Amino acid sequence: MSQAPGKRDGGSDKREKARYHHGDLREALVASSYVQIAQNGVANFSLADACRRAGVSTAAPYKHFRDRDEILECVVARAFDELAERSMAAVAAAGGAEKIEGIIAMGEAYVTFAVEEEHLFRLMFGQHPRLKETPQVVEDGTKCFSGVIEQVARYSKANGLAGDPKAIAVRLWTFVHGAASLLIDEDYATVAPELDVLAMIRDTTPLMLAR
Amino acid sequence: MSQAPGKRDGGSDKREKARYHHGDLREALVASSYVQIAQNGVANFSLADACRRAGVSTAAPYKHFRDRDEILECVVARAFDELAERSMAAVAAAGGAEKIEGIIAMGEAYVTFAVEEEHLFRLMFGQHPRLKETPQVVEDGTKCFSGVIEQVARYSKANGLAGDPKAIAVRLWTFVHGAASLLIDEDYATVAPELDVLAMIRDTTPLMLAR
DNA sequence: AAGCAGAAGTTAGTGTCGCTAACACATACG
DNA sequence: CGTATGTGTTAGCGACACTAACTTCTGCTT
Repeated sequence: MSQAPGKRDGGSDKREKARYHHGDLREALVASSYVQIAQNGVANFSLADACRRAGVSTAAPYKHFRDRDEILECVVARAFDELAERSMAAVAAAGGAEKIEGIIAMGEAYVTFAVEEEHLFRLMFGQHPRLKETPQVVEDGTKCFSGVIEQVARYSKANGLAGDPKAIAVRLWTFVHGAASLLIDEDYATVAPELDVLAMIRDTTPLMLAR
Repeated sequence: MSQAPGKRDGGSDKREKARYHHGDLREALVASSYVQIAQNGVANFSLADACRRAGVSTAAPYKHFRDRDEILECVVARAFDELAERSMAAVAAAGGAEKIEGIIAMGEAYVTFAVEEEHLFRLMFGQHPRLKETPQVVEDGTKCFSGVIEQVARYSKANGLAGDPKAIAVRLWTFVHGAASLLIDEDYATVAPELDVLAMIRDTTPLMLAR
C-alpha cells in the first residue's frame, strides 16, 4: 500500500560502493517523503528524518530544494497524479462515462482514495494552504479535476441532459469531496455512525445528474 | 473580525501593578491563541509567541495545559460554538427551518463562516486530526452538527418530505461542507473560476430536499 | 588527457521551538 | 501566623529548518 509513484529509476547503480554523490537525491527524497507522509502524515514528517533514511547530511536537500515546502509540493503533485489515475481507471473499469455506473464509480474511487491515502488527501486539501501556489501543483491538480469534469460532460452529452455539464460536474465533485472529507475526519462517526458513505454516493449521484 | 468568543472576563483587575501571578492565564492564552490562529493560521502559531504576548515565561502554560495541542483543542471547541451559533442565527433570521429559505440560509452561513474564518475552519477540519479525540471537542462538534440535522428534520416534517430526515440532512451537510472546503482551498479558482458558490448552494439545496 | 568550473556533497553553527526539572513566590486556609 | 498548594520563574535539553563555508567529485572544454 501507498507505494510512491513517479520516476521508476532502476539505473544509477554505481556498484554500491560508498560514494560521495548520491546519484539522484532529489528523486530519492521525494519518493521517500511520499511514502513516509502517506503512512504517518505530514505532522510526523521531518526533513531531517528523510535525510537520515537517504544516508545524507541534513544540509544536502538544499542543493535540490528551496526549502521543506518544496518537497511537500512535489509530494502533493504526485498524489494528484495518483488520484487522477485511480479515478479515470475506475470510470473505465465500470464501462465508461456514458453509463451512470461509470460516474458513480468515479465518485467511489475518489472517496476510496481519501480513505486509503488519508494523509496524502489531507495534505492535498486544506492542511497546508501555501502548497497549491506552485505551478506544478496547480497543473496536476487542474488536470485531476478537469478529468472529472470531462467525464461528467461526456455522460451529460451521451444522455442528453439539460443543464450545463460543467455546473453539474462541479456539483458532483463538491458532494463527493465533502463526503470524503467528513468521512476521514470522523465527523460522520460522531453524528451519523450508521451512515454508509458509498451507498449515499450511489443514491445521491442520480439526484445531481437529473434535471 | 474574528474576536474570540468565550468567557468574557472583565474582572481580575488587580489594579495593573506588575504582579507575579497572571490572574487567569488559561483563559488569556486560549483567547489570544484563538485570535492569533484565526488571523494567521495554526502553521504560524507558536506557543512561545502566545507566552510573550501574555507577558509570561514559556514554561507557564504547562501549569494549565498538558501540551500545545490542548490549547488548540480549546480553540477548536470555541470555533465550533461560533459556527453553531452563526448557523442557527442564520436560520432564525431567514424565518425558521420550516421554509426552504431557512435551510438555504443555514448552508450559506456555513460557507460564509469558512470564508471569513478560513484558518479556524481549517483547524476544525482535517488539518490536525488528533484534536477531535477530546471529549470537549467531540461534544461541541456534535452539538454543532446535530443542530444542522435538527433544522433539516424540522423542514422535512413541516413539508411532509418522504425520505429519512437525517439522511437528507447528512446529504445537505456533505454538500455544503464540500463547497466550503473547495472554496477556501481555491480548488474552484483554478478549474471553475466563474463559479458562484452561494448560488450553487441555493440551486442545489432543493434538489437534495426533494424526493 | 588535463584541468578547471561548478554541481553536489560535507561539517559546523544559528535561532526557534516544545517541553521538563528544579526552584521561588504569593495566596488562601488551618 | 505559618505553611501547603498553586502558579509563576530560570535554565537547559533535544529536535528541527535552514545557512555559511569548505570539500569532493564529475563532466565539459581545450
